Amino acid sequence: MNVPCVQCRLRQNRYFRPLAADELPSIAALKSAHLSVPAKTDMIQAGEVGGTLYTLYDGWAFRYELLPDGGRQILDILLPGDLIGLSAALLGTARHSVQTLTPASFCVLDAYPVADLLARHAGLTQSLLRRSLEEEGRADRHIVMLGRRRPTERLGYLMLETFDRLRQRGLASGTMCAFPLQRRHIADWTGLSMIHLNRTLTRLREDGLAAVEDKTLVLLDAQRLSEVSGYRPGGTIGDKPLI
Amino acid sequence: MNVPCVQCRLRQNRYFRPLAADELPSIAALKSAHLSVPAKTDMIQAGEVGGTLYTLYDGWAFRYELLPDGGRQILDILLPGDLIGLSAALLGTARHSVQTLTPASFCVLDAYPVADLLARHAGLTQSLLRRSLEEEGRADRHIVMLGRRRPTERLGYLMLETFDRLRQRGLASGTMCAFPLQRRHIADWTGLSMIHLNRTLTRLREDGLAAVEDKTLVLLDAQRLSEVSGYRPGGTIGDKPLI
DNA sequence: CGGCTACTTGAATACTTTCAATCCGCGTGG
DNA sequence: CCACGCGGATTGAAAGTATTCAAGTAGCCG
Repeated sequence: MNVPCVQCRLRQNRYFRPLAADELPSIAALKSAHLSVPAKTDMIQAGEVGGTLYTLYDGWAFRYELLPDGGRQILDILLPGDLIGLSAALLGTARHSVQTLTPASFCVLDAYPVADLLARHAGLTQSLLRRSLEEEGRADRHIVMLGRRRPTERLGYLMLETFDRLRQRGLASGTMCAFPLQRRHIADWTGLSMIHLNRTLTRLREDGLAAVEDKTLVLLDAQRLSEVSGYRPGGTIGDKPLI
Repeated sequence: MNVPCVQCRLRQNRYFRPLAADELPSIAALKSAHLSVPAKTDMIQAGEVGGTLYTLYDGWAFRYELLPDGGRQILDILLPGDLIGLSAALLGTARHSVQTLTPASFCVLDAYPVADLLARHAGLTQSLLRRSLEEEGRADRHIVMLGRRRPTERLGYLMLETFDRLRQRGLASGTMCAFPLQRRHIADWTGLSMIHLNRTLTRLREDGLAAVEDKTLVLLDAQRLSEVSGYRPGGTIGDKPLI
């Protein structure tokens, strides 16, 4: 199931940056394949040299790092439209691994001509820079959550942020959304042990704030949850580059 | 004490990216002043709109975020050569605050023409993108430290990373370096209470790994410390853009 | 029906924080 | 010169939070 860039489903979403006239052909030329993989597939291994560039077209994935003792820290949740492996392509080495969470499909891009693409399209490069700064902002808030906030707050934050990111992409509305993360993943994002995460989840549910069941997130009281967790929606619309 | 860009002390360091012939005049045109401030000065307040762009020329500073309950999380330590406020300039709003740690001086850059500068110099923009990706990598490792590692490891990591960043800039060598962070700051980077941080510092010193005294960091056994904390030196040489 | 994976729960242990004091170096003003 | 106040550093004890270890339950799929 190959999807040509011209009829890309994602690009219709106004969340993504509209392309300049001369950019689409350049980008389309980069796409070398469309790849479908099952859940729990490792797309990128930490330490890999060179590496391919992917756009997540459909499904969920996550970036993570493994520890010597077998532990894992999830760095970010990846949703449709996210670019994967840019730092590997530009800096030379992958610093983290990426694994699918659901069956997923990717646009496979030739990493080699990317530097050339950036040199020719200054607007696109700036746009990528903005996106990178925005992601740095997300990472900063993750740091705040892990360094200075209690488990309920961390958890509420993860839920609200993920919901919001889905909504921006037109993948959620109302009060529910898909949430294919298992307990283990949530624990590894929030930096908690699974057992303690469980208690915290139970608390959120009993307090009528939010619940995860059956791979679905239900925001029972988004207002109160955002007060508890200090989540403020951020993110620009219309400037997210989609390659 | 104004420093013209042509005779910038920092630029001589091979850690920074050499400029293309036509870039220096464009950059020099951006610099509108040289500013000296005392320690503990807030340069940027979270939430500020627009905002100026600075290059830290001399001294130390840090990026941080305040919590409703009065807590603080330090996101990053800023060293000479670091660019401050790029995300504010490009995205419109400052997401975090910046405060000096020592008396410091800054190059003040006009933020408004920056977008123009980037449009004209594609190489510079790419370089900034690389730098941003590299910083994202640093943020990722900070996340791992806070989410999944013990206090001694976090602390050792902060010490080694900071030492390394100084060394790359030619500001440290051998086994000692300046370290103007107080206990409060170290606690706010590592996500610990000050009291527990103290015990941890004591432990590191008693174990003969490292010690902070008199605003100086002494690496007593860098080898063993890096084993304990899992620090691996990273960072590219020669591609760090200095604006 | 196993065997597997995900999820839950209990109890003991380990780790961190909070609260309350104390100590120390330094600059000020008597 | 010295008492005083101040901010930073340090310590002890008690309270609270989170993890580990050890079972045990539920659902799914061969």
